[in-house]
Amino acid sequence: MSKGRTLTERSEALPALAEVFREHGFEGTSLSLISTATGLGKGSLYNFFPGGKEEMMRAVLADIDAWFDAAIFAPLEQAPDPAAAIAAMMREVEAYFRSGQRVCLVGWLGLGASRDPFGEPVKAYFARWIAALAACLQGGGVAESEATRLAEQAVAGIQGAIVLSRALGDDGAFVRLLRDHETRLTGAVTGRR
Amino acid sequence: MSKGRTLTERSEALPALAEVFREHGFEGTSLSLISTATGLGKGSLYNFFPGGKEEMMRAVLADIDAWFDAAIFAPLEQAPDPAAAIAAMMREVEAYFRSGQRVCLVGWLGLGASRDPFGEPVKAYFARWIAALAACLQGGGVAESEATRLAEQAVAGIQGAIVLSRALGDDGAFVRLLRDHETRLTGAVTGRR
DNA sequence: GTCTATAGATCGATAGAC
DNA sequence: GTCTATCGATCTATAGAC
Repeated sequence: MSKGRTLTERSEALPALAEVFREHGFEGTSLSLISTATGLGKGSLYNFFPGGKEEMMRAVLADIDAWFDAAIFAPLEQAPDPAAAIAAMMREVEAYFRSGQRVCLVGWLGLGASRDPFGEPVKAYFARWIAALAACLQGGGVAESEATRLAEQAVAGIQGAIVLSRALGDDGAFVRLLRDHETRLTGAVTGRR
Repeated sequence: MSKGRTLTERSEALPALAEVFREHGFEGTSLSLISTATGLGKGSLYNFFPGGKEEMMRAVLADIDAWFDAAIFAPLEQAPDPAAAIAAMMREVEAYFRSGQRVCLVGWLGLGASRDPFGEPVKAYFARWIAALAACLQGGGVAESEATRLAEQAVAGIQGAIVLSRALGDDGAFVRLLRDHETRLTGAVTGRR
């Protein structure tokens, strides 16, 4: 608004910032790592993020949430064709997590004691994902309680697929597991039961 | 052997050690946290673990692996009654992970760049779990390829259940998801398909 | 607005008294 | 074998030159 250039650059640093956090976690990411990854000196970093590392992570979380909102959540909620929306979600998820070799930063954050400052956005992310997927399933004729249950299984399954495929170093496992969940979900909406 | 007391105390420190690592992760766990949790000074810690933090984590991983071997993997592999063995596994898992509020340290380690020194034990843990569960399913008459696939889904599902229930702060979700996997697995061995 | 320099705290690890 | 004291490195964050 007033200057117009500062905000642009701050948001331009977010992808690199997110990637460092994904590789090293919150505790494992140092400001020197961030400085190298973003190409910004500490002075610039604290100019963009006066709250330091915690504000950087908060900005990254908001950025991730905005991306998922546009690419995953909203399309699910407004899906005219539930089965197609589910297939589209799985395609987006597979690409986003790079077949499981890219970590889910939000899920990771929830694991440690460092989640305390971020507990609310972490919880909101997963609650929203489950609600959006359940809404899509209901749109496909699935009863509410079963829709929520299926959505919970799929969202948890995706997180587990990331953990497992990373641990095994096997991105094939991620793709296989995603396909299984897609089959189970689309099977429910086409009323195959 | 020679002294007989040192080794005992080292292994006695492992549970507290494991718990700190589970709460803070590898990077987030400092030696002062370890000292507080174990009640041992740094001198004693480096006497037990000359390799420092990395050796401590390695010892914890070996301890975890030994526990799972005895309580989960071996019973699965030698199960006379596959369905009962699966039910028993789920009971052990639910108790061990405290209904999902206790993190899986092995899965966590696989996420970050800090996994590099521990990549091999992490991979072995999951490969062994999947193999043991698949062997149990095959003992129940499930074909090899399907058994491996089901085992992969269940092990990934457990990891995902931990991530999700921690993020939501909802241990009910963990128990629900575990039940779903139990039903799917026991359904396969009783030949209900 | 971006850099370098540096403060102050804490890190992992070691040394030496006992 | 366990403690305290302390090393040098690195951490987050700040200050001040430009």
